[in-house]
Amino acid sequence: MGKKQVPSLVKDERLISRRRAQIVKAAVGLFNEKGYHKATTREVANASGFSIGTLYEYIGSKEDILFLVCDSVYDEVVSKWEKLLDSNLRGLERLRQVIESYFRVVDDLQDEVLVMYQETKSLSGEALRYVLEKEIRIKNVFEKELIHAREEGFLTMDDRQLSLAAHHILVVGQMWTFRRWAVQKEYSVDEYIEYQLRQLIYGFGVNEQAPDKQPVPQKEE
Amino acid sequence: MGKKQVPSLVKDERLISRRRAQIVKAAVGLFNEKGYHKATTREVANASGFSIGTLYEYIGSKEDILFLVCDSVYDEVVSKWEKLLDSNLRGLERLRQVIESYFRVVDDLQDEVLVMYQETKSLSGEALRYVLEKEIRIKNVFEKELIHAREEGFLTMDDRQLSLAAHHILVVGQMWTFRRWAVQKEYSVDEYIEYQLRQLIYGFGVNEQAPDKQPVPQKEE
DNA sequence: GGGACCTGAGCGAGCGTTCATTCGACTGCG
DNA sequence: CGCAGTCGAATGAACGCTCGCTCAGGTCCC
Repeated sequence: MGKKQVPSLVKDERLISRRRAQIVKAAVGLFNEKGYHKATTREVANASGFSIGTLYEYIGSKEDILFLVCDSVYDEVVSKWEKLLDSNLRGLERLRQVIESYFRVVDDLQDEVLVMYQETKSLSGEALRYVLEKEIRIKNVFEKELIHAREEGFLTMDDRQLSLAAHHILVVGQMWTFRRWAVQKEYSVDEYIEYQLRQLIYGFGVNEQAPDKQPVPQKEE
Repeated sequence: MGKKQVPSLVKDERLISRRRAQIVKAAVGLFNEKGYHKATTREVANASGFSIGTLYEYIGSKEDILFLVCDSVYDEVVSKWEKLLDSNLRGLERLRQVIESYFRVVDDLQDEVLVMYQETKSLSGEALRYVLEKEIRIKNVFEKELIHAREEGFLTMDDRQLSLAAHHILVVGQMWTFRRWAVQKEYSVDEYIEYQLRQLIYGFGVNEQAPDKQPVPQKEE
């Protein structure tokens, strides 16, 4: 409505974002359970403790809810992540910690990450671009760290490989949430993280020649 | 009706599966473009060259279409895959070829794989279980191959790691299609495959000590 | 009484699904 | 060959329902 009179604006803003947080929280649960399309606005309203009418005081459309969710998830991921990162580790240890922390945050915010990951594609045009932009920012963190490690002499990748590696880390994290009913039933977070770190850094741990074929000069174990 | 006279039955079956193939083909395109939920049955009918009425001669419900798609995709993946695999390579080379072939098939059937991967969760109960069952079968192929490579002495993983590795390969392949607007814009299939094979087998290619630093007596962690 | 906040019945567009009807091909009889 | 009869594939208007969204009217507190 056009009734923008100045005085109440500040209070409004605060209330609005508090309410929106409520809505986001409720929506995450519902979207997780039934998916964005099958969850109805009435259900979201109910779950956040409002009537539909009230819900629409704070959002413009159903898609707005999804956008709010996606938007807040990234911020939450990044802020939680940064809290785990203050150390002044260097080199490989640092890289390891950056990746592990990321995995742990994703695990912690599973529901949110999953919704965002699965439903991003339902956003349209500008909102989609905005959310993807945030994803790229996370990829860039890894890229920066990898470049760092390379400069310190731990890695030998070229730029293309490095960019792919950064993307790869990002996605491997998200994958933990994606098929979780299949994956998380079988493996624990710790096991998964341990495996992925090993996998990322050392690969399968291959013996180039099968040891029973010829005795290979083995390095330090 | 009770008018089951034998002659026309066979003809029916054939017609039905031909029509269904038509429907699946059209549906894959549409579901890719707009997603399962936003695509309407009328659109599917149009795209496959039928009226809605006719569409419903060959399917029972909208979900049936999705099920048909998912069902046929797995079969197609496996059959195309097997065609690339007849060689009698051994050891690491064999493992490499199995993985590369899988990636190539997934790339080839992008649209189908993507739909299946994204929309599987919209299937309900029995249909869902049926489709996941097929996915597990693919994972098992990798598991078998890894066990093979281990028996030949190329790998040293324990069973848990091996199971995770099999799952990991499966997912890395699917990832190629999943965020393709982001990934495939930047990297070619060949580049991606080459990177992933390297990554899987050798990891980042780490120098444990930075060469410019003094060699620190490193222990096992 | 008046403003801020909330309510939920109601609207209408859009959807999946149905079914009375059409239509072309085929069969068999004269 | 011509005509009547039968079949079943194809059609699309219509139906019933769901869901996103609105708005006229509450409630409550200052």
